[in-house]
Amino acid sequence: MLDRQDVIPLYSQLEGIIKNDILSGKYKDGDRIPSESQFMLEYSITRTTIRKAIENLVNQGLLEKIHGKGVFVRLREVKYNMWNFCGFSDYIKRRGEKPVTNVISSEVVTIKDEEFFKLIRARGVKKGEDTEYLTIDTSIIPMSLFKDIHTINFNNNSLYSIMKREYKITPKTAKLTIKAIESNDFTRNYFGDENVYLSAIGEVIDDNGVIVEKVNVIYNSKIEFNMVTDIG
Amino acid sequence: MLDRQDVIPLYSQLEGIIKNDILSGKYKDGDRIPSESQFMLEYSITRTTIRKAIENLVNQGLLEKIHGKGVFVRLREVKYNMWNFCGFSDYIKRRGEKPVTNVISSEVVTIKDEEFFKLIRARGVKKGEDTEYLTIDTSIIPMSLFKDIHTINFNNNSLYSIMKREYKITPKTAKLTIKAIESNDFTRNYFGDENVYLSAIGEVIDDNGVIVEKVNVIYNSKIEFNMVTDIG
DNA sequence: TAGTGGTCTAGACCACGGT
DNA sequence: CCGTGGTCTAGACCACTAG
Repeated sequence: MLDRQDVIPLYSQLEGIIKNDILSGKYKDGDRIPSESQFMLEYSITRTTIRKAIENLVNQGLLEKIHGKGVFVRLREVKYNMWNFCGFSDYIKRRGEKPVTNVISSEVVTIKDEEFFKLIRARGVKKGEDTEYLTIDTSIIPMSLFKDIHTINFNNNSLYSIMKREYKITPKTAKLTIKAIESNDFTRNYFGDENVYLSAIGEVIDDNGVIVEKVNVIYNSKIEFNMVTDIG
Repeated sequence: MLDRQDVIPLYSQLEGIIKNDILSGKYKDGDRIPSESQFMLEYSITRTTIRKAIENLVNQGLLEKIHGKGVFVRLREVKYNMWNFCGFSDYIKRRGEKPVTNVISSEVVTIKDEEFFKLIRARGVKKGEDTEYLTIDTSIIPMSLFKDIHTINFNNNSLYSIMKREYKITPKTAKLTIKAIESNDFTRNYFGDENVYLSAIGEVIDDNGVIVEKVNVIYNSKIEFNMVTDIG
């Protein structure tokens, strides 16, 4: 249900509900989701709000609109999808798989007289006895905003949950540059023998535009980056 | 000026105007563009329409919104920017540089009993005597939609202009998957010695959802792919 | 013809930034 | 305080799809 008192905008709430219904299997690949008018009746909100939620999910590559027919779930790919920039564990769980997070290193570093917490994690899914690693995440976090964050064990705790729950800081937007990189010791160790990978480098900002994390994610080639762009 | 009789939506028209003003230098990097209310007065359209145009340009990485302050041009990068998926030549010209298109091959191929026009082009900019190549584009185009397209010389003609002008088909949306690839003979020949590149593989559809082109673009590492994504 | 999404209008109230 | 963008409402008319 939607909560009009919540600080989270209605379209974001609806977006979460639809996303959840897709990932939980309520709407399967190829299914038509309810029409805009059905959503209007169900949630008592206007088309504009519904359309904004759907628009965002289309941009994330989860939905596809067909004029005159409806909005359809598009999860054609067997591969993991990179749109899920955060909420890694939830995403994996909803695929019916077991998420694994492995802290590779966790230390306090000083850059230009400022202290940062540097966290490197390998993340993946359990495949029987083995683990298939999907990303290697390097996070650089200002200690000035997150006092004592280095004392937390991130094998069992989500970074963004901690930020929200313990520090009342909500990561909101990621600005990323996508690059192609060659394999190195890390990737060989965690991803196996492929030679090239995608990597996203950038920063994550909160509601106030403050940089809460500098991030570098290396993606296993099993993860796809799909995008839709207008021409013209 | 906006044309309400035109089949092109008002927000698309406005989008084009703003984009043009950025690329032509009327709005420079860091400048604030007119506020929504100023656009309302200037063009006699509602905020919704203006916001849709601006929203699209933000998604393309050309603009940045700051709550309470305004909308700003963001062309910080010295590197070429990949948002410019089409309109390559115009983009280069507006940077004050000379675009170069070099047809590598141009042939009719048959795939599963259907004829396609296969066009491979290297595109770049003139740097003194030399050419710096930025992309290698492979286009596969159904001959059923574009009769006799193989007789056109694409050293001097833009593919999308031809589609629009000669065939009355307007490419509208590109669905792409970004991959990392290793260098090969093509890239070594045109881009030099780097080992890894970004590549976009996918299809381009028109207003009616018909696939008008299958495309594979390899990007020189001088081109950046910047993106902004919401978290949550 | 009925139902869908696509575009657009004309308002409203709010949160944020700078004066 | 005013101007900015952020969210939302309640309509309108249109174009497309399918029975």
